[in-house]
Amino acid sequence: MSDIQVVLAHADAREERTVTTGTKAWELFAEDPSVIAARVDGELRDLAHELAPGDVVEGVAIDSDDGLAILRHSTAHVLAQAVQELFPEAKLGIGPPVENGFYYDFDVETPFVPEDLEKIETRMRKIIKEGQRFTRRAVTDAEAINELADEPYKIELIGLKGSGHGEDAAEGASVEVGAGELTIYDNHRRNGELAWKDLCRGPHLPTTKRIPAFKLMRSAAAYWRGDEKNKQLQRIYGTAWPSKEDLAAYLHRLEEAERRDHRKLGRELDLFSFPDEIGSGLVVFHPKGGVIKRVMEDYVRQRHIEEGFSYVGTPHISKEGLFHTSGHLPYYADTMFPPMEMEGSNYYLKAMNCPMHNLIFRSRGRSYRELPLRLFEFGSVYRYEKSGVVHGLTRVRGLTQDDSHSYVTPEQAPDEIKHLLEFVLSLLRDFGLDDFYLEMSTRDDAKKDKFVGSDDDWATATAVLEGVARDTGLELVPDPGGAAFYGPKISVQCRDAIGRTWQMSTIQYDFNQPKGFGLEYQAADGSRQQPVMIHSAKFGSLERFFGVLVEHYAGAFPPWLAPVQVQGIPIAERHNDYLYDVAKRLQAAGIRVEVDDSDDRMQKKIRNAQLQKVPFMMIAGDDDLAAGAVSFRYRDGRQDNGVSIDEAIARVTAAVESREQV
RNA sequence: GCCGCCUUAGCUCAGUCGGUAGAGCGAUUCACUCGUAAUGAAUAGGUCGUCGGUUCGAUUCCGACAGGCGGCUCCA
Repeated sequence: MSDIQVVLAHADAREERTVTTGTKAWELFAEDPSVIAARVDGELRDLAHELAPGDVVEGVAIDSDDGLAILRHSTAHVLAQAVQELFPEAKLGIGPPVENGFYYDFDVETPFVPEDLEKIETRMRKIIKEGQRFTRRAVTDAEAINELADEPYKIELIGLKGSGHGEDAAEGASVEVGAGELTIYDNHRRNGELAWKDLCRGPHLPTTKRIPAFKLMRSAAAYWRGDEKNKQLQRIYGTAWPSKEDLAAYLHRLEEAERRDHRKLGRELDLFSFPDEIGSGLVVFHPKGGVIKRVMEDYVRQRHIEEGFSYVGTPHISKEGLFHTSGHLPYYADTMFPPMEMEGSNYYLKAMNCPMHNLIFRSRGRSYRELPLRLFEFGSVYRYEKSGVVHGLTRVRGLTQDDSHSYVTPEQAPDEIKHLLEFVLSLLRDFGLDDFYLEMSTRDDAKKDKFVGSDDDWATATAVLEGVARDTGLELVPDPGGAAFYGPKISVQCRDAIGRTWQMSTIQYDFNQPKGFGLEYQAADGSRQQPVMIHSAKFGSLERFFGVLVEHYAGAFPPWLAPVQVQGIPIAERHNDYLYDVAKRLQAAGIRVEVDDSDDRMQKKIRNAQLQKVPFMMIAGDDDLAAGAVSFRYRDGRQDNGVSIDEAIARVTAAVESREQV
């Protein structure tokens, strides 16, 4: 037996190894149980992969990104195997790893119920315990089609790959067929018996025993290949982790997210509700939520004015002609509420503000000296969101956009966009969000009918936006095909306190509507020119941003936003008047303060204030009265006793003014 | 819009294998006046989401609709 040379690569070092011909990758990592796959010359391989001379080999640890994906993908296979053992008629769709887990799609007669998931999970544990070996086997297309004759969806994927459309097959389908040769993975029991097989690109864990911790989460329907024209398959979602502790930590994170759910907190903190009587997706803000909304609006309006915007106002409905002129109706009629007929005209609830701002621009002749002309308002718009997508405050049918339109000369556009981008980022920071990245949404050149305007205009607009986005130095993620029909956009994505991302601000470059509306200004040389308009929503929708803030702060708002900033708590009834005097002074300083003069014991009052997440509890008893002082208790249980009244007021007002969290 | 699940008091939830319902919190009243997360007692509160069907009888079984939840698709 001859020797071959390979290179064993570590994160920080490379070492030459001499091994015998026929050595498998796992032999290099036999002493490291965390390695579950290998990267050979850059390609992920099974540990059973046979090394060739000159191979550069790197171990893939189960807790690395690649390792986790392999773990989850292998768990998806075990899921599919368990399902087919329990439901032999189930046909396989695809089963890729996804963030934090995996799913597998099945075509079954009856949808899965929770009890089915329990049975499936039990069967999966059995398969894992058996330590079945994943064995890779290359096959030709013809062989695969023959072997998988009973799996119509797999055959469809093979056909798509063969016809060169493998990439469009479906998101996640690449894990099944990938590019190049087809492979089937056989699952062998310890006695060599074939337990199951599936078309799969791999790589996989060496054996099912290497799945340390998993859990099936839920089942739901999903369209085959992600197209609503196709049949719905039953999808089972699961999660898998390198250790029981990791799984527990993940489940804990989910609980944390649930605890922060703005729909739950909105009810508990009496912020808002969605009365059935009004209709799905239509929110009413209660007094406490109203305070937060008003403070947000006041602040945002003030900042816009400081940045050179003019506050305007427009109606909620309009005759249909306006939305024809803007170009919206042909593209978005089915996402607008149906029209109401009146005096021979069709009136639509407005779904966007720009057409009305355009009319303000056009209301008289404009000079280049007026540009950039920036119009801004809190515009109420209504969109007919499909019944299945309405979701709390993040997806509603009636919303308020903090919407602005800047009318500029083409030369001014880059600076204006830069100005807007800096402005929105500073606004978001003021609200406590400081972890962002940008998304660049461009036209899908293959679907030009979804977009209006010339290739040149699109190219110019895209280049301008992209240049400004790059200059920010923020991470820039491409989003091909995500543009509005009238122009490309930059969106600001925010990560909240527990790492979830939300699309917030959008900035769009629009050369189409100025054309449609015949907007023009008179240039210095006396000629008439067409402006470019830049659309920008800073929070996207106030409602959604409200929901994001509730979740970001878990309801514990910083004092400047808190509905009740100071809760006065008397130790006994005889201290009420004293606290009312202090409250009066706080009120005079613009502070939102309440005194709890109920019959509850003070311990109960503290509990109530705590549950309401009030930032400052201001307590007063005999000792405080004697000293002309009050005592603070904060949300984290911290106490600060015997603070003089002047000092206390100064402390609260300072915290509010600085918009800091306490 | 599609698939599945859900809807009982203001909230969170029991319960009825078909004979019109309970708890805790909350609310109201009374007593208590208390130093850092729940004082005690009493009272009120529900055509069991809506409409239809089956039945002697429906909150319970069936259907439609509305609303919600989880996904899919969509998101100017």
